[in-house]
Amino acid sequence: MINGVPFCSTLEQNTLSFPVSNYDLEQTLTSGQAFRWNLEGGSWTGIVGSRWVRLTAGSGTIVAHVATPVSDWNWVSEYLQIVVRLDQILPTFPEDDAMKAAVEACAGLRLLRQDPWECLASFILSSTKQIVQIRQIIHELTRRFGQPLCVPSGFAPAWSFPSAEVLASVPESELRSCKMGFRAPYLAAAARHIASGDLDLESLRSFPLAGARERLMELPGVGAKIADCVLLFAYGFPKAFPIDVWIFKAIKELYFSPRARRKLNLGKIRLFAENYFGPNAGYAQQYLFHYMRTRDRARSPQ
DNA sequence: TACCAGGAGAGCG
DNA sequence: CGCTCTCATGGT
Repeated sequence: MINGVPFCSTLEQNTLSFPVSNYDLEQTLTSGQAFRWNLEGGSWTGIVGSRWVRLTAGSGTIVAHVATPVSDWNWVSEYLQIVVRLDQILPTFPEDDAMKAAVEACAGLRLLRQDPWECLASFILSSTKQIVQIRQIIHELTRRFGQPLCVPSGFAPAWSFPSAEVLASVPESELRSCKMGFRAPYLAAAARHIASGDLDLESLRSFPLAGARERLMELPGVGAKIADCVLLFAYGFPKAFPIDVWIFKAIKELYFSPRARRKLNLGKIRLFAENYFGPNAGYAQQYLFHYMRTRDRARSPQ
């Protein structure tokens, strides 16, 4: 929306320019929240919902281009969280040196607002995998079980993310052949729970954070970390705080003395994060996470 | 070749 | 509880 006016008109077009301020598209799309964006000829191509879209960052704008003309563009601004005022979020972060360095290094980084099922399924597939491999698994999954999407000529083919209903009906062996290994039964079971209505992902939007977290963690293959990723990247709970090995290590080394580090466990880290990072702890986490990873990558190329 | 990667769950003391 | 082991696969 621009000044409260939705990006919607009767005019159908295949390109729209969104005015943005303080938005770093590249960092946002490569910070490990979403796994389906590709850099093609200076622009980012990917799938939002069931539409192929190409995003091009300009100075003060993000230009969105779709394959077939649309009049409603709110799905783009919602996904990219364009109207979120970073200048109201960053001041809520704690003002320690590491956090300041992260905010400086990751200026313009945003949290996306993704589809809950795609996000849930993707993070079920993410466990003990590197991002490159997660991308490969998801690509294979969409290629085999998703719907082919309309893509402009000259661009790589694309598919929608397969629904829970579709994946619930796929034999587990077929999932395994997408290279997901021991994650296959988790994904299959989660798909069945969603498809059967046992868990209604939409209803979680009105849940309090703890309640939504509990429901997600009832799914097989979904522990605290994956639940928190979904709560942050799909539902936008501002205090959801995924703690993976990177964040665990970062918090341990940045905020605890060598002596205190010895008897740290996940519960203590979570308690610290809950109290320390403020009302937008999830946002702060994403800055720290991306900062630590890009910094370490710069020091020792993987 | 051997090791390890953005976890979760089962089994143990 | 809190710790350790296992799970499947591909990349280095």
